[in-house]
Amino acid sequence: MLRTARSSRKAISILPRSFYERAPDIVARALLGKLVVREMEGESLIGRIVEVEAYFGKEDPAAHSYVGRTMRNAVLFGPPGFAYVYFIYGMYYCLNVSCEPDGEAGGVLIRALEPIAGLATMAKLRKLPPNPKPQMLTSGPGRLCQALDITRAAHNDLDVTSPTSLLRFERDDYRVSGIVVTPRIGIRQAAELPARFLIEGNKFVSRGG
DNA sequence: GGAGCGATGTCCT
DNA sequence: GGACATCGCTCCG
Repeated sequence: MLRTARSSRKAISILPRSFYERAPDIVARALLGKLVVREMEGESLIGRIVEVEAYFGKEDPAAHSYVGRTMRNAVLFGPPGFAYVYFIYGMYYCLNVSCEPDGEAGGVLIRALEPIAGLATMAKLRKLPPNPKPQMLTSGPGRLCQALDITRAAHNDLDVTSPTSLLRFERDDYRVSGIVVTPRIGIRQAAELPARFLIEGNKFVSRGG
């Protein structure tokens, strides 16, 4: 086997729970450029976060937590740094992470990733032909859950700060150059609030890059 | 490339 | 019973 010149490995570390123990819009901004790591059997599927939305607690009519604590949204009221996965429109899952201290509701919706590793597996999971345009893999909240095989049954309430978790959020030395703020997408309540954050000029945002 | 729309399950009222 | 933090397909330009 050829010995290749291997550059120094990028420093990767898990985001600590304190990272999430803040207001959702602060966490949302900070999550841009971070990595979502999904451990499959023998393979890591990795994507970089390029688009997110903040959902606030009981004051936000568009948030699932607006109605108060229920069975469905309990994770949002729990401690920070846990995955909140819900099923929408009869077909798709959406991935969020809980924010704010235990007892306070809040979360960030992951809307789009730039695929980094495991693209062939992602294409299979998305039921796309081989070598699709990479934008088709993870640009959109429903798409990225399909590409990473994220479901409510398997991943809701998982601790994304645990080194042994099947779903983790990590950081490397990537730097975000610029951030664009817009209203949130696909909601009717509080639709004017600027709470969607995306990396400026990135080709993998779900729309309006 | 953009608007319109149907497919589909789960939760809350 | 209705709303829903979507997607991918039509049609039309």
